[in-house]
Amino acid sequence: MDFYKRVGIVCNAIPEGRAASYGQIALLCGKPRNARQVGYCLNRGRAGKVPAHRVVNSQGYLTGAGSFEHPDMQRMLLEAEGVQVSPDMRVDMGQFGWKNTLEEALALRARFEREGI
DNA sequence: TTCATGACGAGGT
DNA sequence: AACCTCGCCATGA
Repeated sequence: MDFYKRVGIVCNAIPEGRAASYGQIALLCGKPRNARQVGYCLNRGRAGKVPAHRVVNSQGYLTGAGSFEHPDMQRMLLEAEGVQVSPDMRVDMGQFGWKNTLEEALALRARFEREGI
């Protein structure tokens, strides 16, 4: 299984105006314990072209902000699509978090299977 | 091959 | 709330 390709696909499935956590991405990729690798691959651009600004930690903090061109880039991108970011660089996951439906998860699993990823 | 390093996360104090 | 400690695991030196 190509974990990084999966991360790319999952990230591109995050709806505009929503945020997902590293652990959530890892889970959808079929590797629930690889949250750190999600951060690693986004940092190194190994997931391809993805909306990396929509990925935050489980508490909603923009822990990856420092890895963007400008430290405030992630915040700008999120607010530009309607996601409020508090002064302490945090997103309210209850309000803006991406809620996955079971069929959504199954569809991703099926796709990975079909495409041999 | 061993070792340190994280865009992590859950639990405990 | 603010810390701290562990467990986690793919990299890269």
